[in-house]
Formats: sequence, structure tokens, C-alpha cells
Amino acid sequence: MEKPYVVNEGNTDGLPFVEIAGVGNFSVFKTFDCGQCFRFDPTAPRRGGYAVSGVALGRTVSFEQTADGALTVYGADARDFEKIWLSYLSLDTDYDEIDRAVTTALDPDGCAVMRRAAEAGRGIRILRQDPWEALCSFIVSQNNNIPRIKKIIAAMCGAYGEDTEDGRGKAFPTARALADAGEEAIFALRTGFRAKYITDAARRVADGEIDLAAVAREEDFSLCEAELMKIKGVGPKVADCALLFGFGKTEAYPVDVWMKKVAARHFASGPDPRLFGKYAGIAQQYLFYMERYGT
DNA sequence: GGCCAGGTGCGTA
DNA sequence: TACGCACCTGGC
Repeated sequence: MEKPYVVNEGNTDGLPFVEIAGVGNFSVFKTFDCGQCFRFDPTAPRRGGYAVSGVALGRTVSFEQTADGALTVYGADARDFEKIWLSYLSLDTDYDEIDRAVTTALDPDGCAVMRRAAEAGRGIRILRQDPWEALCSFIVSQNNNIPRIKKIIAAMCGAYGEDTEDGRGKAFPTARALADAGEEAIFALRTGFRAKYITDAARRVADGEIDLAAVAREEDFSLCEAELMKIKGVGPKVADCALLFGFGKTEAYPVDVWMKKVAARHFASGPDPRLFGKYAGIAQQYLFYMERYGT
């Protein structure tokens, strides 16, 4: 795999940017469209192509990609890219190798369904999001649709998030901030019946009753799940999404209605996620993307 | 106006 | 253990 590297950095209207070369098997569109994060929206690209802007890891940032695949990150210099965004975007991981593993995991000769899924989802990278943000966001996601999930999270950030460093946006609120706000205030953000779940999670995390950093370090995946599922409103789906998108646990395999459709339509039984091993979550994203967004 | 949305907790067999 | 159902809300 060719490692992404900075070819140019500069400044436009006081906004720093970096241009990156060597980014293959990466799609900004698919990565931010596949439902793994809720704080980015499409914006007008500065140089054509496709762009998203949002807040992650407490910073405002835009990712822009032209048709030839070239990536520009706005709101970052070369150092920020190497220290923060390279890892956040999982560009330090060899997805060509993962794709090969995923397409042959179920059948050494290659599984037709997995080949199709890997093709449909090609370019998706599992983001390395903040653990608390991922956990809280997927609690909000239950029995909910993406536009409203985004709306609720934006309201939470607006009300309880700190300003980002450049003052252009709001960071995701800390667990402490949400715990202190209290259930009534969280309910007032139109979170509905999830208000008590969010509050329960915030309180346990803020009090250190649940140590998210320890969960991230824990090697035994079922222990990670069990720990998160101590929180009211966190079942297997929410726990697996949080672990996959916020804790770097790529063996997590969240099963939702779409994955049930995939299983029913394309597999006589299973697929057994254990066969994908450490890459189950990436296989899941490919299958999900194929079923949810077609092709 | 009823149904649904990337689930979960709880009550009932 | 294994179902079935309610659940806040906004959009169609």
C-alpha cells in the first residue's frame, strides 16, 4: 500500500490546508455517507469534486476530494494531518489487504456476495471517532432516522459543547456536561425516551463507573460489549456500533434491520461474523452499504 | 392520520 | 428463554 503523504500545505483566507497524495481505496463520500458519524454535512467544494465539513475530535475540519482521488484537508496543517487526521480517517491502514481478506473469508475461492459488497462499499474507511461521542450518538440513533439523529446531536453540541479551538464550531459535549445538564434538559432537546438513557450513560462515564479508555484497551471483545451494555438503553446494536466506530474494535459486527435484510436475501444461514475475524466490522459496513444504498 | 425510522426494556407465556 | 409491544418525535 502506498502511504498517504503531504504534498503541499498552505493557507487560504486564513484557513490552513494540506494536500495529500497517495490516497487509494478511499472515498470521502462513502466514508461520511455510510451512517457512522453524524456531525458532517456535504459542503460546496473549493476545487470541485466532493466535500464535507464538520467537527471531530474537538476541531472543525473539511475533507475535500477531487475525481482523481486527491484529498485536501482544510483546517489542518501537515502536522495536524499526520498527528490527527491520518489516524481518524484510518488512512494508516491497508484496506486493499483487508478487502482481500474479507472477500475470501467465507469461501477461499472468493464469495460472490462478498465480492459484490466489497465493490459496493469500496472506499469506506472506519473512522476512529471519540469513544464517548460514538457511544452517546448511537444511543440517540435507536429507533430513529439519520436526519433527526443529526438534529438532536447538533442541538446537544450547541447547548452543551465547548467552542472549538478556532471558534467556528462546537465540540461534542463531555459526559460531565451532559450529566450535569440533567435528564429534563436532555429531554428538552427532543431526545424523547432516550433522554434517560443518555443521562444514565453520561453519569456513569463522568463518575468513572464505566472507564471508556479501559474498554478501548480491553482485548476481550465480549467483555467490552458487556461493559457498555451495563448502560440503560445500550443493547448489542448500540454497543457494537460504538465499539466499531469509537473504540477501534473492528471485530464488532452490528446487526440492524438492514443487516437482517442482507442475511435473509443473500445467505442461506449466517454469515457468521466470526469468519471475518478482526475485519468483521468492515465486512459489515460493505454489506450494509450494498443493501442500504444499492449496487 | 397512521406508519415508520440503522433498538431496547419490560411484561407476559 | 422467547416473543410482542410501547416508546418520543418528525416526516411522509
